[in-house]
Amino acid sequence: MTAISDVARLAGVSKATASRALSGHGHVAEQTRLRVVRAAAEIGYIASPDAASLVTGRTKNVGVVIPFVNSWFFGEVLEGIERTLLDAGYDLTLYNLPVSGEARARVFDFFLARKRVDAVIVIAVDLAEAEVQGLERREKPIVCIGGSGEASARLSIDDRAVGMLATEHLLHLGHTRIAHLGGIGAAGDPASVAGLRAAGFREAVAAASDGAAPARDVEAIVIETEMGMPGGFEAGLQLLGHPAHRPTAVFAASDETAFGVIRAAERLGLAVPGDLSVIGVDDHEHAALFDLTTIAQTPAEQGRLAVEVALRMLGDDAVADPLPDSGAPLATRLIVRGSTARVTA
Amino acid sequence: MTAISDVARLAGVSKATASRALSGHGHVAEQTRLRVVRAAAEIGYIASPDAASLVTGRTKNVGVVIPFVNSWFFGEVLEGIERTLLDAGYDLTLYNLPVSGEARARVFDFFLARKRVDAVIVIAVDLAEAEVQGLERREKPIVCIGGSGEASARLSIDDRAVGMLATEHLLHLGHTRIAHLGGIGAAGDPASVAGLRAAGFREAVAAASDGAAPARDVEAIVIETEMGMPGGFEAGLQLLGHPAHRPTAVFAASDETAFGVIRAAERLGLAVPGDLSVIGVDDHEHAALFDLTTIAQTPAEQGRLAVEVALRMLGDDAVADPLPDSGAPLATRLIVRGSTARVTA
DNA sequence: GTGGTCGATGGAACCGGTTCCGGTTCCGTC
DNA sequence: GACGGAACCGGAACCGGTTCCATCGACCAC
Repeated sequence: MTAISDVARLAGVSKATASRALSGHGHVAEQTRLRVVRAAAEIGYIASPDAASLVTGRTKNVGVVIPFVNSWFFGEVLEGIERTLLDAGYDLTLYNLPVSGEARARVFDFFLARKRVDAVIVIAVDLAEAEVQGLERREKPIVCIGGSGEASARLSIDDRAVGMLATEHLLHLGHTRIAHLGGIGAAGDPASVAGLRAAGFREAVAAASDGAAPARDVEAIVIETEMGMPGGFEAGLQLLGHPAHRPTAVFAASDETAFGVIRAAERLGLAVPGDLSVIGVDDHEHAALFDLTTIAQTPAEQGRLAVEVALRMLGDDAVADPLPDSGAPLATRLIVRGSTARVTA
Repeated sequence: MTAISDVARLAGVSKATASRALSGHGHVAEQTRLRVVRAAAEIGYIASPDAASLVTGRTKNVGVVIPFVNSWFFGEVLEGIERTLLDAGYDLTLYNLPVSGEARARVFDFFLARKRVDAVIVIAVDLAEAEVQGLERREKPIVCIGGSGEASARLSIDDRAVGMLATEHLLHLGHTRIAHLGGIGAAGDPASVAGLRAAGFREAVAAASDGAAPARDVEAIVIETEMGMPGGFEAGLQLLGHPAHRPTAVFAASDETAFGVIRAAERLGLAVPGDLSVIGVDDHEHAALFDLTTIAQTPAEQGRLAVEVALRMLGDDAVADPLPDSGAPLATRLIVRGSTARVTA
């Protein structure tokens, strides 16, 4: 309703000067700057971002592509991204990406292709080459958290190391019959998160069997299951149902899966950790409640970091100098709680 | 990079005709329309939404204000909104609103005040009068899901009825010592969701005590607790810790709280539903897993509906005709599972 | 005193669409 | 065959900012 020309008129300057005064670009005498600012405040002037982005080509808006929001990990990442963008004065446009199909194509070919976002943050999505190229042709930085594909930048934990760390913890406790409940792709796709964690699991087991000190025979089994509590519960019932060859420890690829396993064990009358040790990954909000040993990662922090990397690529001044060591994998650490214990002979 | 003038030149028409052909407004001969469309496809033309919204005043973008994303209910609502907006060709700009403070003011005064969104969907937020007026002055429709304040439209379940329904279920089963674990505000603020559910609880209890048929003495207690599993767990331990006056049934104001109570009961060696009946609200994704009796509501559906109402207020053609009966409260229903049973004498 | 630099400012072009206004052309009707 | 109206299309204005370029004065160095 009120345009910058109104402000200019009221302040008795030209549009050009008003623009400079309000945006801070170029030289304006302090005195006239004040006049302009006061005039703007007086008539409640608010700049139109559309007009600005039309000419500058910058939208102050970042697209976030995420496969689902309703899971603890993704929710945390999203919150971390949101907070950081808001602080930097950016908008966040959300694209809840269907795994595949026509809707997915629409997101990339239509929504992201337009000039509405300056950069794209992609979470746990395996990007196709065409999808990446479409964005690169328009010179939009892509920052990925997890997932795969040729992005401009990628933040990732070392999932293979996570698998090894969790497994070694169980091995150290003397377990020799261990099951790994991995996500879809644990058995097959070695590039996926699930595959990497499973690989770490197998590697640790192999090292223990061949291995240095007291080489032992370790029975290891990998089961693919839907991540999340129901998946863990179902898998747990199956896995623990037959007393004959029941494992003494389970490494679940996510805490939510681990919760499901714990419930399944309880349902079957098994004590945790007396009869079964369970370790997860994430350090979920409820991990303490389930007294769950886990490999912690910090999704909200990952979101924050992704934003900083993206803004830096855009050359935005708002972000502080210290570059995060962008090549290195993100930190994870073992948190020992009460769900794992030394195996009872 | 490629503008509509390029398309026009290639197709041998004016900018005006090219615009009409591509947007579908106004009359264009089918033959020339095809020429334009083909030309556009040939050079990979994609319209700039900024330029369009600058002149039309419409952004095809809806702002969503939500207090947190990382909870099942809110995640579901958000997914429902996202899907529906995407289908209608709208973008979704997310504002994760801090409950109060300077950041909240920024969202309303800066982010939402600009011309970036056509409408605002607000979830479970109590809007201040000034916040509403700021948006109304700019003629932006506000659609609320839950929460309070003078919005243009509001979708809500009948929380008082929910409280009564849940409580009556427990009363019918013969329980006479019942605790209600409500959210913050259950005791105080009667306009809040927590307050309304608590009011329904009290009302049902009162009706049973005075009431018609076999008037009974019912002991009822209301406890305020943080919603969510940890809150329910803590409250459960406290509530159930003293065998002396332990309730035989708990009405938890959310399923997540109920999960916490169930875990607390199990921790204390109490059987559900043998020693304790538990009922929740939401029909959470995991309710079946916990075999939880609950009052179901459908957050994703509520999100979808909110979008339809908003688009209709914007006069968007994309939405189908049948008006949802917007005054009426949204549907809820009792789902009986195994966590509630007749009280054992 | 002269030339040069820098700060302050205004005029005007421009970003990329949409839409008003007016002019042709075409068709149906009397 | 004349006429009215609708379809079709182009020119130009416009949305609301940003920024290039030119102008002007002040100040400094020589």
